[in-house]
Amino acid sequence: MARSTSTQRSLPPSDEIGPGFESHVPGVDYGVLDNLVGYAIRRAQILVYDDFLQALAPWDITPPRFSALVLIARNPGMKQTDLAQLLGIARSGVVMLTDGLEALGYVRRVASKTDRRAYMLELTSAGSKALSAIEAAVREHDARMSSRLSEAEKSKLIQLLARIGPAGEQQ
Amino acid sequence: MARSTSTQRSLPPSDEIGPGFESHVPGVDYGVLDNLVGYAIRRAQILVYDDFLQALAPWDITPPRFSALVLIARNPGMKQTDLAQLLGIARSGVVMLTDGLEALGYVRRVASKTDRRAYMLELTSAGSKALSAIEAAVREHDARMSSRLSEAEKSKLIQLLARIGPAGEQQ
DNA sequence: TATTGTTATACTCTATAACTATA
DNA sequence: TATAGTTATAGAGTATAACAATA
Repeated sequence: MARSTSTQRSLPPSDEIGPGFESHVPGVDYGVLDNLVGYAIRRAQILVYDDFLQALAPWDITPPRFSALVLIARNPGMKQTDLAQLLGIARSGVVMLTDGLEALGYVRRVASKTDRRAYMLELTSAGSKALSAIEAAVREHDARMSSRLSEAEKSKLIQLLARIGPAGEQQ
Repeated sequence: MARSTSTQRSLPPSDEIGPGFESHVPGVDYGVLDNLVGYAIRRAQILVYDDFLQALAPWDITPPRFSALVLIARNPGMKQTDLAQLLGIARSGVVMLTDGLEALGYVRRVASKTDRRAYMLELTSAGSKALSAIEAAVREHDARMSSRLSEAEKSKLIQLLARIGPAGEQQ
């Protein structure tokens, strides 16, 4: 392709890194990548993650933090170990995640009455209030990312993605 | 929900972390997460990434390494800067990526004849040979991850994912 | 004995910034 | 003056292992 001099694309506005990620640069041969579900997911994920971070920056919320907030809100009283399992991360990771959400004033550790080793997680009233705004921002972000899809296509996409996974699992 | 004692699910076989990530634990309320395209993508990505790593471990190949290999194979003569742009990472990242692939004997840096600052990337014959096996393994992995989808659904999914992205881009 | 939360540690990934040699 | 590759450094994110308190 010899893009060296000819196809030289407009370079990044900031130093080093450009608009993040162009999912499909014209004139480039992506070979098998274009036929892989995994690569399509990866591509989309990079774009979504980047936009999420920007959109939720005012609340200092990352995807894992958002997932944790929603899960705690909808399932109050979970132990940290429970959350670790739901998020698929180690318990030590939940400690730091919880520390962060506690520092933001969104989450509270409540001593369990049945197990003195454990803490039950719940939202503070500030966290509950913040989550409303945060959820709205996330919905807006999500709508923007799928704005080229109809509602039907969006549902279809979610449904198809839910069936992705190694051979004998879920469903 | 009070899963503390009652709903206590079978715990990880290894210490700390379980089978990775259960995308949807029954009895748990995922709230808005179930309606977000972004979360569906994130879920799928975690499962795919994990399986990819296991499947490609024999070749010591990660998703970024695989993408790089394919792009170099199909577009020989790219500069490292070109690859950085395609992958959406910093130039310094490509240096290490290339170092790794060079150490594996798969990629070669060839001095450009037109620009003495630049190197053109290309596969070695060993890299070319290895890529055949690697591609086969990746295809197998990808087929396993989407084994619950028909060919038509798989195509549809790839097509829908390609349309994900912030408002005014691609397509 | 096993589990909960915690800490300490390390490892990976990647960005930033500065440097050099070219252009 | 700008760009290619490189290096050094630092910051996330997350895993592992060990520990005290409790079960």
